Amino acid sequence: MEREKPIQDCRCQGCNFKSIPASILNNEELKILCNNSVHIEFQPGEKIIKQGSFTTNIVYLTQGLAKLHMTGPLNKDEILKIAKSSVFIGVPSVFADRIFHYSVSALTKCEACFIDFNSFEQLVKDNGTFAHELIISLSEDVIGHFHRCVNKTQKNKTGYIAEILLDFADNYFESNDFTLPLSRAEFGELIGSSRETVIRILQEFINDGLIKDEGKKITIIEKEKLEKISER
Amino acid sequence: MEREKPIQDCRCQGCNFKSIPASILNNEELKILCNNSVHIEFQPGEKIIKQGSFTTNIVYLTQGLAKLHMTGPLNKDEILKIAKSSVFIGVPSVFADRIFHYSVSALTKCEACFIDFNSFEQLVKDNGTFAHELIISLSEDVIGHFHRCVNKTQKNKTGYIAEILLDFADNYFESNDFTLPLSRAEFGELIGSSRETVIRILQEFINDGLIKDEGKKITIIEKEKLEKISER
DNA sequence: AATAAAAAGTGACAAATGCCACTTTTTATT
DNA sequence: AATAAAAAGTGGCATTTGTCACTTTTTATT
Repeated sequence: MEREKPIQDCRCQGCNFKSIPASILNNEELKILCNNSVHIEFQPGEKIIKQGSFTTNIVYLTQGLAKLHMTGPLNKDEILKIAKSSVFIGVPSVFADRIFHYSVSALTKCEACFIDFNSFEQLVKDNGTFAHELIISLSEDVIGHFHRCVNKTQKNKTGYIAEILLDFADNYFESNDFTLPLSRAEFGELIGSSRETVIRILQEFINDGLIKDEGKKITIIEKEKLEKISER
Repeated sequence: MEREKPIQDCRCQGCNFKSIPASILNNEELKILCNNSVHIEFQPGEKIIKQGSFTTNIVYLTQGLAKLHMTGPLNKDEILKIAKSSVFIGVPSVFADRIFHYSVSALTKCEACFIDFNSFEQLVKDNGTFAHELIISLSEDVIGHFHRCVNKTQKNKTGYIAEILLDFADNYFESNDFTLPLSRAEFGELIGSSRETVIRILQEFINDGLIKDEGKKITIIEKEKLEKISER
């Protein structure tokens, strides 16, 4: 499998990227990013960012779903978050010490833009409003992580799995009908438990008629009941 | 118990606060912060920040230890982090949506500086280097939180309690001899388990001669063994 | 110093979950 | 289409941990 396949050197101006913090950049500033970035395509399963690697790039996910995952004390993988385009991935690592503290892997077909960090950093320093937007975006990340962390430890596994299914439906696919982008083992890594536990709980949901599951296609049938379950 | 006791209206220039991101502010900029901030003292147990409250302040902890804690789904409290002066607390909440998403309570005697958010925000926009430093500090927070989250879910309770004891010794008190600033119940909220589990595991450590515990005074005796334990 | 209140500690038991070993099904490769 | 490899599913058992109900100790208050 080839790792890098540049698509086009510059398409920032028409890019989704323009939406969030970068929306406040003027054309000249955008051009700076353009001239210092590369757009790359990834197949499902491919690694976009490798934990432990040194970096000089800010990565922006323009297309697809990816998992942020970290190898913990004694080699168990844990999924920290599912990222959906269009977002920055790995920003904290780059600003903290230029070493990626977690990996990012494509769950679906993905496209990502690798932006030279020096150019990006200069923009932060020169354009306070841009920096301000970046701070807001980082802040929302932190709050999100805190909530996820509390839910993960306080809810029982059944409740947390229900929550994640609803999260996929409402926030990632905007449909009660979607293709689960995770294997059972990965699902386990996301909720912090074993593959077997995930299988058993999903089976329960299927038996109780709360969801349907054909292959990887999930359909949420009894949404209200699932919401009830997700609250404990 | 009185809640607010202003100490002095302006002492930013001699304040620890000057150290981190604010160290790059010039005197005039510091004065802006000065003129728009209040310094307040807190007794152990007092709430510095209340979850759910609306805010127009950035809070900087100048003295003491405090816990960041969040009430989760169905009213169980969870400690997200122990903050040690000198640090900002609650920055992400203010930038995200002006609503505190977690509480902060004093564990020891604390002092905190409440800085008017508008003045602070203006500084961020005007001084790119200041914004840059703030981004770095937020980034380190995120990375730290990820590591904590992974350790918490992957280690067993015994290992995680060992890790926290070592963390107190190495990073908070810089001594193998310290006064635990948490009740057993709070310790449970920190590791995501029950009071009883904490008591039993600490008892084990005492019986095995790894630590000594007189009242609230903890002494780490067998540090190497504790480190071994903390790795699983 | 006496009393009340809070925190710490204990034992028994049940429930949740991890781990192991194995089978079946699905997917990918030749 | 055949074969290999990966993922999903299953059952049993051991372990961890939470919950409950209670006692003892420590701390705070009058």
